[in-house]
Parts: sequence; C-alpha cells; structure tokens
Amino acid sequence: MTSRLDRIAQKRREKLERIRARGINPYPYRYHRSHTTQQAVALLKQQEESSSKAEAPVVNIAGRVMANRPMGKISFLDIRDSSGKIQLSFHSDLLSEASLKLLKDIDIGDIIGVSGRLFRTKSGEPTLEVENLTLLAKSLQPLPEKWHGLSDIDKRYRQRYLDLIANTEAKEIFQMRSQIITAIRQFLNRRGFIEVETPVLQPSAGGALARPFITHHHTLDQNFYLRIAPELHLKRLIIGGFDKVYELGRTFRNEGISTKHNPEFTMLESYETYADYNDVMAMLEEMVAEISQQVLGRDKVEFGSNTINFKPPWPRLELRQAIIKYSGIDFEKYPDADSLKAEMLQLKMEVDPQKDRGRLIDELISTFVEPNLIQPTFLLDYPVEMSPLAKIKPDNERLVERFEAFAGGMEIANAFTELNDPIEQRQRFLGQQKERQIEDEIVETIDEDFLLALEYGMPPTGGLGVGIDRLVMLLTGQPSIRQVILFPQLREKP
RNA sequence: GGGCCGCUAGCUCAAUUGGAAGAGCAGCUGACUCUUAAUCAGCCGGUUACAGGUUCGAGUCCUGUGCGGCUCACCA
Repeated sequence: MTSRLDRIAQKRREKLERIRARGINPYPYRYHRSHTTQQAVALLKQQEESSSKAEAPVVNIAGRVMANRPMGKISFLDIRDSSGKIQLSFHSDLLSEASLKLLKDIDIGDIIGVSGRLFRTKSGEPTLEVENLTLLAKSLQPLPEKWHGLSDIDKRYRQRYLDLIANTEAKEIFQMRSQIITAIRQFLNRRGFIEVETPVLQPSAGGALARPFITHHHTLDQNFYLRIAPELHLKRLIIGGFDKVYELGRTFRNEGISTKHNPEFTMLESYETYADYNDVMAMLEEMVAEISQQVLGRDKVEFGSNTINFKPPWPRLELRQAIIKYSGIDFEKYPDADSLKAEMLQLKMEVDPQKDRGRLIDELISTFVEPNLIQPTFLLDYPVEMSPLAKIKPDNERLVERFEAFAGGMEIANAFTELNDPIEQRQRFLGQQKERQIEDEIVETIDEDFLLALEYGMPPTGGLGVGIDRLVMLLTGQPSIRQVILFPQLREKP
C-alpha cells in the first residue's frame, strides 16, 4: 500500500533521527564558507600555474549534493552551489569516525559543508579531498532524475525550485532576466532618469484599455483596481517637475492567458520631457542593442528559426503602409467602422460586430502585420481613436504620433508623444467612455484628478512602455512567457 | 470560452489488434582505493489523473470531470 515515495521519505526521516540521536543538529545555523565552488576551481588552477610547490590551502565550501559514487574506500560526491559544481572525494582513511558515519547518512539533495584540500584526479577533475564534513540541511524528498532533469511542464511551473535544481538552462534564463533588468536600470540612470514607484491600487484603472482586477480595502470600504498601467501617475510626476522618470514594475490585466500574456507582468514605462516619439524611438533601439551587448555580448539572438539583429537603426514603417503591404487594406479609405468591417469581411476575416474602427485596425495589425515583423521594426502613426493619450500629428488630425516596436512577431513596446492639452484630453476620454459603454464592458471612470493635474501644465513629453517579459523572451530565445516568469499564473490544483 | 493533444512508479519513459503493468535513474542490501550518467550482484516500488460505462477481459474503446500544452477567440 505504501508508495515508493512514502518509503523513500520514511527512510530519510529514519536517517534524520539517527543523526539527531548522535547529537548532531541536522539543521545548524550557519557555516563559514571560504570559497564558492567556482572560486575553489579557480584557486586550484592558479595554484597549478604558479611555480611554488606549496601545499594546497584548506578551503571550506558548501552546497547541495547532486551525485554520489561510492567506490569501496573512496566515495566521490558532486556538490553544487549557485556558482557551479565541484567534485568531492572522501577517503575512509583520512576521515574522522564521526564524518565517516555521517557520510553514510548523506543523501542526494542534502546541503552539506566540507573542508579539505584541492587536487586534481588522474582524469583531470578538480576535486576537494574532504577532511571534515558538516550536514547543513537534510533533504527528505527525492530530487528529479539526474540525467533527464525535470520535463513535466506543469511540475516545472508549480515547483519551480525543482526546475531550477534539475535544469541548469532554466536557472540561466532567470539569471539573464536579472541581468537584463539591471542593464535597463543602468541605461536609464546613466541618461539622468530617476526611478519612481507609483500606486498599484488605484480608484480608477487608466492609462491603457484593458480589463482590470478589482479588490477591496476594508477600512476605507472602497473598491480599488490593480493598475493596468502606471502611465497617469508618471505623468503627474512630470507635471510635478521631474524631467525624466521611469518605473519598472508589475502591472495587472484581467484577460486571457497565453504564451505571450500573463495576468501580472513586468512593464517599464519612462517619460522624458521636451522629447517626442522620434527621440523615444532612438532611445529604445539604442537601449535594446546595448542590453543585448551587455548581457549576451552580441547584437544578434536566435529566436525560433530566426536570427534577430538588434543593431540600430531599426526600420520605421508607417502603420498605414504596413497594413497595406501585408493585408492590402488601406484604412484611410474606410473612415468609419462599418466600411472597414465590410472590407475585412471581403478577406474572409471573422469580424466581431461590436468592434469600433480602432479595434478593427488593431485586428488587422495582429492578424497580418505582427506575425511578419521578425526583425525589430517600428510601426508609426496610429489612428487617433486607438490612442487617447497621444498627441495628434501636426499635419493629419486622424493620426497620432505613436509607435509600437515589434520583434520576433511580438509587440515589445508602445510609445507616443504625450497629449498635454487638458481640454482635448478630456474630450478624448469622453469619446472613449462612450465607445466602451456601448459595449457594456467595463464602466470606465474618468480620472478627474489626472485631468486636473494636466490643467496645471505638462511640458511636451515623450513616453514609452516596454513589455519586459517579452523582451526577456527575445533575449533568451524562449517561445513562452511562462518560461521567463518564475511563478507563472496557473489554475489551482485540487 | 471553442478546437486539438497529453496525463502510466519519486523522476524519465515503454506496454503490438482490447489479453499477465515493464525498463532506466533514484532508493535499500552487498562487492569495489581515481569515479564522474561509475560498474557488478540482489531487493523494494503502481488508485495507469479522477468518476462512470462497454466488454469474458480496459493503461488501451466510449462519456463526463480535473489539470496541463498548443491554438483560436478575448486582449496589448
């Protein structure tokens, strides 16, 4: 009746008790480590290259036992820490009685500390000849298989720690993610941007068109939305006199989950005064290329079957021309939703009758254009009805100064010359509210506080939003957003 | 939410047309003084995701449920 897992766990608990019975704490408080495994290997190499014949120094290292190869009087164990791995050898002749006894109760998965001298085996493997063994944490669960790792995708997400232990590639992705985010901060800080934090809990969810999550504050007895964009608060800071601000943080959208969407995701937004969307374009392409250089050491990255080259300048393509090129439809010829819809039906597209003109154009982009934009590309100049926060083009009142950046067939950034006319902004909000209420979707409240702020005067500003998870996907070559989020959203298991 | 696919031991995977549920790793016992996916001998290990149905007989066929993957829709 007992499963194998039960019996393995039972055996390990017995070992734990045996260890305790000998007066050893299997979960001690600290361990003085002198070197990481990587440093220890480097030390050995350095010693070998120096002319001095001095005896190897004693080092203390710690890590998780990953393999055990007992061979009579010698046992070889591999341990791993976050820097790498190293082989340990245990000679029964050189070990104390206590360490020898303890070694018998060490399992794969245990965390141990060892001290001894470094040497190289006949086959050239850097090895620590252990003189002293300390158990630092007993593991009671068996690890995934050593050769194939953990491949059950569900388990990899739910028990990410096992994925990180068993699959070194998984760990590397998240190390790279951290480096990418560090590189972004360095880039912006160097240019004089300051990093700020604005509310996640907001009385109205503005700055984008998306369904928000709703939550409730008990003391205030008030509902709040989780932000769908930090945009409107960052602009308040521009009004307040900060010239260049950015926020790098979590944003929440209560929408479908896919390989490109997670309900909570990380977004960068930056705002720079006295800049327009052309300045922002130049900054973005420079930033992405620089991050790629800094993290990968090159401009190019393999993504699926394509090689993406981030080297600036990226092609700039007018949205209208792009849609003509890939679908044959010129949206300027169809000034209203009905005529555009009719044309789209001609192409045998299934068109939602509820959609307004902006959303129809959006569908043309995602259906025909986006999948073709593998190399980094800017699409410029969007219809005003899809961009309520962007400034109209000086020579065409139906278009705004907005761009979206695409790469690998995904949108990775969205930016515009920010609308700073408070009266026009109010009209745009009202128009948008009307559209949305027709669809009885979410009743949007207008952010009056933001409009008031705008009335005090906002300098001309270029704003940018970058989907960090997607950027990480590109730079790490991952086809699914879940592979670059440590704990992606999953349905709870019963 | 729709469509397609998947779920077998702790892990990685087999199981022919519906005919006795198996292997490797891990674990346990033993051997072995340079192994490194160590090797050798032996042993242990199953609610085949869950519930029902068809059948003499179901891992396999049917229905439903759960979870996941891909995809479409929703959506930037």
